Amino acid sequence: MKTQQTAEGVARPAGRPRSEKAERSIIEATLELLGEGIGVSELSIESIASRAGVGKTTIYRRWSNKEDLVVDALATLKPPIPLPQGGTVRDDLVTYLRVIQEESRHHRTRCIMNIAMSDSERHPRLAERFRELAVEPRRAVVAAVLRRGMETGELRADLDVDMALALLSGAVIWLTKWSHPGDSHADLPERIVDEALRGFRPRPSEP
Amino acid sequence: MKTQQTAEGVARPAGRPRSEKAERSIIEATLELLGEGIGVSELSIESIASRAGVGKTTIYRRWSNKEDLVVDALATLKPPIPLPQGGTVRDDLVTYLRVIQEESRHHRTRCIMNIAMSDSERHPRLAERFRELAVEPRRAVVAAVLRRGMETGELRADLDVDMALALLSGAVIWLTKWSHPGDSHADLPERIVDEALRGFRPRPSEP
DNA sequence: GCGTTGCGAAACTTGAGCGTATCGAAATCA
DNA sequence: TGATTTCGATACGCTCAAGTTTCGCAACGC
Repeated sequence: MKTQQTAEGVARPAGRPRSEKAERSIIEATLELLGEGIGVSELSIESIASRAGVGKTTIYRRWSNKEDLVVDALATLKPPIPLPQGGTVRDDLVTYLRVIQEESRHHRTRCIMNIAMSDSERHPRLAERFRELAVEPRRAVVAAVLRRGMETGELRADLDVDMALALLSGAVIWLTKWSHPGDSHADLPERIVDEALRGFRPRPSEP
Repeated sequence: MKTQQTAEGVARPAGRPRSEKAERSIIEATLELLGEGIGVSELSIESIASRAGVGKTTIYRRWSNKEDLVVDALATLKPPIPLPQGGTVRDDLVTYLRVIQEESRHHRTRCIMNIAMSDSERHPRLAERFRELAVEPRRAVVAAVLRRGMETGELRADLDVDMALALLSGAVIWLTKWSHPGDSHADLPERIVDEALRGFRPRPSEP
């Protein structure tokens, strides 16, 4: 493969350049299909090509296997909406759980759960990638809110941040996954946060 | 198909009776494969037959499709170990979370998460069956413990049981799924329960 | 214009799994 | 013993998707 020299001095292959548009629509189609509940193992190159309006050749030219493609697709997932750090810890937590809850309804981010939960054992690379991109950033934001609360005295100074995170995040996932279809979830974030902040034991002042 | 009359008067088909052993090993093979992380859609009758040491005919003679077979396989999952209702609520909860945590390491019960989480949208029948068999019984046990605590005064009388359940169960799932591989989880149940019971806010007596 | 490379479409081979059929052997009852 | 049914094994035709190749056209630099 001969290369050509651009004005900027960047080496560049001869011939027709690869279409960025095709590349984007391949990624997009992959995320769409995953978002519709298709698992990684059932995801077929043909379906991606057809959905993207692209030849299979165009895909194989860029990615040698399906997993590489999915990794790149996951890499385009956007970081979470930053939290408005204005109010009380309680309000910030509610706001954030609400964002997570809302995201879990959205097609695009629904692939989170599908891939993360079911394919984590067969595709450890994907799971790890996903952790980095989707789980950790959110963890970090909530952890920051909790630590702020510990400093201001709104939360216990000896709070176990890891456990607190697990309680909050786990509850949202659990409820959105397992509650009965008809149930309303409008006030879930408030209820979760309030129970978590308050604790299960009675206070001395409420015998 | 002619039938024969047994001594008990129960109608019974002529010819060689179906082998219960074959039936058991088919179910067993199905659960094994699911427990290894194979999704329902990738689960093939051929692989089940091969694993069970059985002809495909023997499977098709009993189940007309894959989903029916999986439903029957799920039906053999054992109900949860009953909780030793002896100690304090705190201890009972720790014991129970420990059981769940231990189960989630076990091959057999690991298919719980895989099927439940990933196939719930494409196979609603399975998801519902699974809810009945695996989720609800456990929910019920923990709910009973919580309610006992509310009566004895060990827990708040106005505790939101649904949220409490979600916080506890969600945390266990979350942690076993998403914590780093190397982490030790030996004391997770205690930490989860203690944080949940105590709550995140400082008590009046601990400013 | 020419060489090179990418493009989408289609044809192709290969392999997996489906559901059915057939086989000889085994189990059961009359 | 004979009738009946199941057993495991194997073969068959079918569909679907994988991954490769070919084709004619398009886009780029020279």
